[in-house]
Amino acid sequence: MRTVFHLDMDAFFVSVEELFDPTLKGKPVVVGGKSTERGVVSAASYEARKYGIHSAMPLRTAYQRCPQAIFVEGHPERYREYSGRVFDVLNRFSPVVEMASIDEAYLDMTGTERLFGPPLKAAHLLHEEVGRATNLHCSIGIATSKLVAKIASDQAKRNGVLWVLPGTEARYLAPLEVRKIPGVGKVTEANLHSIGIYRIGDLAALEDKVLESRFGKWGLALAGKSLGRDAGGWFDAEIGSRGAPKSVSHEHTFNEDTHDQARLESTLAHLAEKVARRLREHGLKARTIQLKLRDTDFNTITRAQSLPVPTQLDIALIEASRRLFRANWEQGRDIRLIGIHASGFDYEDGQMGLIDGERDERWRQALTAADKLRDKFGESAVSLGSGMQGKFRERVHENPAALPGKEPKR
DNA sequence: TCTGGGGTCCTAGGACCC
DNA sequence: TCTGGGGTCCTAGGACCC
Repeated sequence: MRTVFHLDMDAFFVSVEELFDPTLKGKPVVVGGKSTERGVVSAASYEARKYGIHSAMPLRTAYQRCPQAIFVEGHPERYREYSGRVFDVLNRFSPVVEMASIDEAYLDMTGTERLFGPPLKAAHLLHEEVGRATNLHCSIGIATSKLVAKIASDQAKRNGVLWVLPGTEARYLAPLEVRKIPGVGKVTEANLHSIGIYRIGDLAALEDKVLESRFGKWGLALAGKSLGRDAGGWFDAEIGSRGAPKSVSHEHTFNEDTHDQARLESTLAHLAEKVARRLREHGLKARTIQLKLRDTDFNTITRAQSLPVPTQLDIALIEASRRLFRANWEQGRDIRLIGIHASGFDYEDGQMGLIDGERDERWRQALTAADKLRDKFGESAVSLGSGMQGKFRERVHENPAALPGKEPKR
């Protein structure tokens, strides 16, 4: 029987901002950008959530809901640094760790009782150590699968731990709304509602065949999930088995739509350079280059082209994306968003033609050197203050009647 | 509600090959 | 010369996650 922990930082971006500016504490804070800009909320403080503000909401809407909220751009470097600190702590608790995103992680804690004691004790220690290393709060879900651990950490918010005892998974899940299942979003939820399925228990009671005929492969996975099993897609994979990236992309939304060709093409070139740089950092070469265009009406198209030879060079990406752009944009057409996406990766050392290969190799070396120079900028030392407040709450699921409150979900 | 940016996975049709 | 079937690659789009 596996013991899986899912650890999720509480209001991560906002909490990091508060460390650097303690005057933000206790106030409605919105991370994501200026209240007048195009963009959406990345994170909202619990005070801001009281006004109905939540992540993914347009910034302008958030402003309407709470004009006195403090809007901040956010500091991705700081979030990465704190994420790294969390990761370092987790590594001391288990060799099998996976950061699933910047603010959440899975740990396989199977067989760690001798070192850290039973799950709840270990969770307390972990919570304490994360707090010591970051001055931030987190919530922890404990279960026999990644799926249930994730749902449990959500229910444990905030600053809490919830252990779903082995054998009680289906009972624990049954009363929850289907939307709580990771992977069930707006569309799938509406689909399920339309056939009278509202709670995970309703799903579990259904024949696999019914789900499969209606939702295909995904329906079968859903059936498994409703019982608490890591079924389908990403959940099937072992913790810590995530490999190299499968795609690299950059896109930009203009604050006002534009049909200025020079501006569109220079933006695209800039995005292409950023993509090329990331490819070199990862030691990857991309075969397929994809352009993305979104117009005023939010109509979005993607147009791809596969190159004869995989590349990681600025010039090749710029030229390919410009070709795609010119072939798919009519003069005068207003553009809201432009983006470039690279995929179909080959690893470096590839098989290049000799002449081209030598020239490209010199290019590659020059660009890698430039990347290193750029890396030297932007790193700033930091100090932090403030202690931890709030009491760590702890719950064990054994009685399905004692279900916790819910957290706004995006 | 006027809707970011960076990803993953899935579906589906057509080309092409054996 | 009324029409197979599987495999793989390419392309486009969409749902979903944080």
